[in-house]
Amino acid sequence: MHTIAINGLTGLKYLPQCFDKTAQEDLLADVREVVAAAPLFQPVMPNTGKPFSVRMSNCGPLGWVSDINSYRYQPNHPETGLMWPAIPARLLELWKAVAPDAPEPEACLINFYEPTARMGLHQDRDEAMFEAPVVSVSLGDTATFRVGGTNRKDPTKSFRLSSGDVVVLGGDARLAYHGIDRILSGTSKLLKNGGRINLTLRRVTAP
DNA sequence: GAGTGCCT
DNA sequence: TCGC
Repeated sequence: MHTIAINGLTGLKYLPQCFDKTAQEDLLADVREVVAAAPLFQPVMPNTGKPFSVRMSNCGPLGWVSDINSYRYQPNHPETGLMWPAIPARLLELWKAVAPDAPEPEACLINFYEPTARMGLHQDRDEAMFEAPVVSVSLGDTATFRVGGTNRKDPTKSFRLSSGDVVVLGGDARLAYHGIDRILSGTSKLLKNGGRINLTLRRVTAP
């Protein structure tokens, strides 16, 4: 586990190849099961209705959604109305390993990136408590990840996240701006049709 | 009031 | 929460 040195942050952790090939395949099977029950949907931006380039789903008691009205967490899928499936056990184990002092995660956002998908620089700040970290797992094609500081104008650095890598935004880095500049298509064979899956675990409410 | 989009 |  490395601390990523940027803007003096000490809580930005990078765990390269936290999941080996077999574990990545197991995780992928978990994700497929979740998405079978809670299909990927195309979120849109509040107010403008502009679509995101990623498609999303969730598992856990709460899921992050965005529609014409707002960004928010809710217990059910926006299209099927069903509750989100449970967070797979191996993701809960990851959380216990990297965030032993934090309460259980309530949300696992699944972002699916086509090769052309992007995610602009943003903060994860729709949660009601920031004491718990945000834990992110990459699967599939390598992505160029950009991370800055707590202020939008802070300098940023970019580095690559490949399949099986884990990033933790905790402590002073919990509200660090971050985003995905681009997907490096064809860099992984994990997903038959290419693309990248990002799993983001979060605690949403105070325990 | 828009917003993790914006432009290559 | 804030470049718009």
